[in-house]
Amino acid sequence: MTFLPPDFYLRPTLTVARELLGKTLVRRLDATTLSGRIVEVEAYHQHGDASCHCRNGPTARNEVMFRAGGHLYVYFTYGMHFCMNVVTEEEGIGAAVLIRAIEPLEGIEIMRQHRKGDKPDRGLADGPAKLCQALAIGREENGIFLDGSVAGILDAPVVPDGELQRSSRIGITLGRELPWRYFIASSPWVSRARPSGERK
DNA sequence: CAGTCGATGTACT
DNA sequence: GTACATCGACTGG
Repeated sequence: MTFLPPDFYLRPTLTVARELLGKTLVRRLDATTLSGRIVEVEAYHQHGDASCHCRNGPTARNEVMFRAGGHLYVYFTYGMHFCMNVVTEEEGIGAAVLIRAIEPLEGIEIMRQHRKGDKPDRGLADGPAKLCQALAIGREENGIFLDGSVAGILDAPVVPDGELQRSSRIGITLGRELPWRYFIASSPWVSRARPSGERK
């Protein structure tokens, strides 16, 4: 198995976000492997992005985002949820791509157990906190490098432009004018078609 | 279907 | 104190 090399992540954040669509996110847990196809992402950047955790410079929480591309930034929010991001660009730049939804591929029954309940497959990982729950990603995984030992991403052909859609990012107030959410238009596995309140 | 709202911990003002 | 890159349960149409 060949995981994406560091060079993949050491590029402009929007490029990495765009190219992460269609790739396979892999999570190794003991003897089992969980995986899914990335169908929805959002970019965040220290500069020019009022909603980025790094907008005011380094802090204890966002330190991982300033590391070199290829690390995993996991943060805790709303008192109960984790979200995972792929760090991008060179060390010293605070930028990352939030993984918002995957299409479950391997280990679906394990994901269902992690999600506690008898959820339909579509509800297993169609949201940033749901996907972390399904893949058992939490505090422990913050700061790991995506070399495949704990988690990693496998290459896959780039999704053609015609299958892509962009929108403003979900659940933020500042920076909602930036069209930094990318998703696969026809995929039934995305969290939603468009941000709520946004019209067709 | 869409919209509203409470849960619940923590980083930061 | 307040806001929060969310979710699930609930309401009304």
